[in-house]
Amino acid sequence: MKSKTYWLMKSEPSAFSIDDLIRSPSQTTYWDGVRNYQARNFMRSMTVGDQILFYHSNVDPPAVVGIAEVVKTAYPDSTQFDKKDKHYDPKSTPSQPRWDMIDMKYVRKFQRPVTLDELRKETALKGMVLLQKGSRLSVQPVTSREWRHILSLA
DNA sequence: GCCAACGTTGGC
DNA sequence: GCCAACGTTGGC
Repeated sequence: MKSKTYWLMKSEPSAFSIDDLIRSPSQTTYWDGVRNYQARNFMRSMTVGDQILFYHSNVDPPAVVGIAEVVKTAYPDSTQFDKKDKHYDPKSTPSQPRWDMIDMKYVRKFQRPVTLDELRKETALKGMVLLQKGSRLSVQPVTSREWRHILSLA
């Protein structure tokens, strides 16, 4: 049995917010559109039950807003085959898919968002991937220590 | 809207 | 294998 693993996933709320997740059927959604190999590889290493910090990017203020959990491990992202989709990838074929998605289910929304600004002030979080200069990875690992610290802030 | 940082592509 | 050009991300 493996121990719990923690992640952080970014979403622009104008595209998909935590409230959209709450309103989704069974409060569950598939997470498509990841087109970065490192992010994809992290998704592939997710297992059912892994916990995810839901982060709102490209808004004022950027913030961690709640928690979701993995309910289905990586499987091919169908949008890569769809010519009309924004995330269509002509180099991808159903027999050789390049991109995966996972399913996640809503767990809870924080009573208040924990802003990027607040996170930066925490010495204990200095090592967080999110806080590294130029970091724009949309799927990233979070240590259990970082996880606990962020929950205590929330 | 700007632009720095980053990842990917493709010519060579 | 190098690297310039390009497209994207995401804070500000």
